[in-house]
Amino acid sequence: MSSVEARNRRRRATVKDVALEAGVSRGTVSRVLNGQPYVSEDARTAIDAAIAKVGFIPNRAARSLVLQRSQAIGLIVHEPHSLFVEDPNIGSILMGANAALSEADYQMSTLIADTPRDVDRLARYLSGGLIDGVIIVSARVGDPITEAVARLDLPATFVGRPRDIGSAASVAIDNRDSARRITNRLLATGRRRVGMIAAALDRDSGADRLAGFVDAVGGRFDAELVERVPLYSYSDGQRGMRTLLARCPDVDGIFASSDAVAAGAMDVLQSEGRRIPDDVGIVGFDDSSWAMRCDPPLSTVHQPATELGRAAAESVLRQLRGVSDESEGRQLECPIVWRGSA
Amino acid sequence: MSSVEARNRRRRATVKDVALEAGVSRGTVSRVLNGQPYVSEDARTAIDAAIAKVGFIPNRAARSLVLQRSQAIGLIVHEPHSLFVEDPNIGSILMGANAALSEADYQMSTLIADTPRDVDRLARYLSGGLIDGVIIVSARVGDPITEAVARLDLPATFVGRPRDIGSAASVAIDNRDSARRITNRLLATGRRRVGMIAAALDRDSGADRLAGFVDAVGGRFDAELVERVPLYSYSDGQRGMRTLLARCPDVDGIFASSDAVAAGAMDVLQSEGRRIPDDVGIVGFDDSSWAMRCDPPLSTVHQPATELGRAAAESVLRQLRGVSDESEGRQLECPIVWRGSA
DNA sequence: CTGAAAGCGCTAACAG
DNA sequence: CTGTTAGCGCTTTCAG
Repeated sequence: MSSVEARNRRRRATVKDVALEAGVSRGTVSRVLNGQPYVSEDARTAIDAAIAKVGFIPNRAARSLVLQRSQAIGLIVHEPHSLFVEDPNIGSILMGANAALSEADYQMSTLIADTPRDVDRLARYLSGGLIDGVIIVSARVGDPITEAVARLDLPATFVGRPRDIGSAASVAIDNRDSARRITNRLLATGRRRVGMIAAALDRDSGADRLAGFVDAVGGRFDAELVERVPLYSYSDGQRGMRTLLARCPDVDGIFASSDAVAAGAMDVLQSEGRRIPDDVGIVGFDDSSWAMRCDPPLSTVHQPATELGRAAAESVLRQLRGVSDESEGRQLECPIVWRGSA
Repeated sequence: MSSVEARNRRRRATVKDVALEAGVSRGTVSRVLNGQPYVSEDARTAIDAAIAKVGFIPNRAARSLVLQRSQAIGLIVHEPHSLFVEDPNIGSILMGANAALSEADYQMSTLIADTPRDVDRLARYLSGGLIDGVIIVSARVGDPITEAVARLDLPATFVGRPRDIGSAASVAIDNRDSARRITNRLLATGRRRVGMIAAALDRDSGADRLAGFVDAVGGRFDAELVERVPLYSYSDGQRGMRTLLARCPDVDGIFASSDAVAAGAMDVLQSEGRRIPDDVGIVGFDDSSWAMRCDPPLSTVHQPATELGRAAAESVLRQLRGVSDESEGRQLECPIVWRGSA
């Protein structure tokens, strides 16, 4: 039966049906629908009853068409499979953005760009008037999505700040400064041979974290002590640590590009018999669920992921209201969380 | 400048503009837009040129309105904050569904229902004609979203199968059978006192996993050996294990409701000096990233999350095409992955 | 092969 | 306070 019903779904009631039923005009129905003043009590009650009786539900496509807005904001996540599933921050960014949009009565629609085909379809979708603005998470430099959004000149705010977004609004963290601060903190514990496992150098975040590390070690910099790995992942952390340890057995401090990397590194260090933090101090980046699961718990940089999402949402909303958006290039604070690993 | 531009965005070109520019009628423009036959070569080239010249982008709201479909599918995740961020399966379900929908040229729009307010807005949004069908992840019994979808009679497929969805389509795993199988495997290693840390009993998945465990132990069932905890989380795994260990120090096998729970339990067991798998064998459920991070790696039930997403997407698509949906109540296989923890 | 015209469902002036 | 009237941008008969 379900399939038959699905075929010929009964025609939905429209404002016209409601008007007929209530014995008023469509205009009046529209007025009560939009909570406008100047509607008699009688008309209002008649219409409310009619709405309930015919089971009227407004059609948003029609509404968007005439109003030229949809009361929906897209949140675009441009990530290949794996990262989306693994990145602990994305979920928090989503929740933060959703909370802010929800308060403003906007529907958030998360759109995933996984394959090139997705990117194309997405570009078409965005142009459709079904979405009033977008939040873009993890765009890369030269991203086709960025271009599409610019072309459509759709109100947009980036989470993170790729170099090529011009004067577009963004909210981000200062990866370089945060990396510098936590490295300094690690150095302050008296370590002499501090290395780094530097992941994701093809992204701004990865490159900036390395730059911050270099800033901090300053004159003591030794290229031997930096091991580069492709991803912010546990297994790359293991791999990187093994290589680094083989090359520099005297290393006594590690700054890992992310908590997952740190966790991998820590497991390798411990299985090689190094005590943490006694023999080697280690710090990470993200303050994700990995951090608390480490033993000892990881000292790390806290990323305010929920706040990033919320701030990005507020920024798009501001653009929608036509307020000049002060948050262009806004940066959020990243407190250092000092635990037992260094 | 960006804010000024954002205010008076230039009016977008419409079919009318294209028609004028190409010197044809709107009807003809529409025909080439939809790749219909019976358009002269001349008209076609003129129109293509005009489209490029005026920068025409079709308005999907208008299109949806007349076509009564939007070529978009909603994927609804109904979870309070924390779980969305933590549940490793959700990300994979998303990717699987997105892949299938993308192939069929549908846009997937992920909608989060976090607060009651979200649920309301969502119900309105769904009714709007902006979405042709929905995939619903992690609905609970008595879920208002379920009711809204039923009322709208929107093509829908559930991932998981709450008791109250009637004859609606769903794709799920057999939690009970899988739990039974892995418990049996654990029992087959010769354990005499096998307990369970049973999480999330308010959900079908949690209750079914416990039922499967009970099936497997059969006559040897001892209520003392079952510890109930609220969430599928690492910390509840720790808490549950501590309590269980205090009550039954002779326990020599553990079935944990999820990998995260197992990880927590394992850490407690080891810090209490129990060797795994020598003293205690432990198995989990999910085959998530937790499993490989355990030491020794966790034996567990593999959840085919990506396939669940894909199958759900295909099911909605089938309903949209009006094909009777054979997948109503479909179940996917969960292979057991045996590693070193038992 | 193509133009004209009607209409999807809704809102927003504009007269009453 | 309310009805009438025009569209929003697109597709789709129906005549040519």
